[in-house]
Amino acid sequence: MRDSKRRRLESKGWKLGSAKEFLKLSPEESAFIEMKLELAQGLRVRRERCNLTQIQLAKLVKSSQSRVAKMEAGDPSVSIDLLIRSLLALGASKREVAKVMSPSKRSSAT
Amino acid sequence: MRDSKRRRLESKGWKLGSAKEFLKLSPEESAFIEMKLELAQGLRVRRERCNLTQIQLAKLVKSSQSRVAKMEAGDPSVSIDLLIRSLLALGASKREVAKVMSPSKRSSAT
DNA sequence: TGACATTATGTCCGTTCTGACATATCTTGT
DNA sequence: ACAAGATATGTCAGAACGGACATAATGTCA
Repeated sequence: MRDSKRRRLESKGWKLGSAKEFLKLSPEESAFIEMKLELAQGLRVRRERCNLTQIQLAKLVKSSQSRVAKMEAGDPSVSIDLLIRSLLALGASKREVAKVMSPSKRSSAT
Repeated sequence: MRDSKRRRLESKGWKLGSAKEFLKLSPEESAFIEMKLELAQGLRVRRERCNLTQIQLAKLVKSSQSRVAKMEAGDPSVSIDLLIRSLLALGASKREVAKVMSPSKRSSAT
């Protein structure tokens, strides 16, 4: 269900892989958006792995639950800066952040 | 106003990886700043490698020469978003951007 | 079902970022 | 030294972003 929900979200406000043929995005634009969505997803994974609620994470990064929700949804109103800051606040290293941004096809558990 | 003075200090005697000692930054904060500075430096390297002037790059990314200068200087007024966009506009791939953000220890040679 | 926790969505308003411009400071070639 | 090109610095209006709040979905459990 997570997936079906995400599809809805993606098709709604933003575009990613599947939708990128419809809207003519330049390679840079789609790369940028893909990075953002991967960071968003990585943030959610990491938060859940830490057993934190969005509210707890919001407190941790001095933000609000609604913004955390938007971060994880890859909302256009959130910047990569904020996503990176949040990942770092969750304890990710530079290298881990980099890996999240540009995942190798078969990266797996730690 | 602001910490432009502080940035002045940092960038003057800048050696990668030494911002943290000047001011008391949390690990996340310094990681974030290091990433930014590495992206900044990577942008300059890539631009010069392409034999472009700041003006030409500015046109390419639809910005201005002064902003490009600030990007490459790691000015606090530039976001990581903009740095990443610019690198992508220069033809960098997601993986290359990630690599620039989190370089493996390798002396910069020829 | 109802009560409760968690997450999603929408909006507002202050803050930060950005492009543009002006201007200053190098660089380089003559 | 001068000129011309390139880069740096400062400023500002407008755009984008961020936190906070309200509220609506969604999920969970007894």
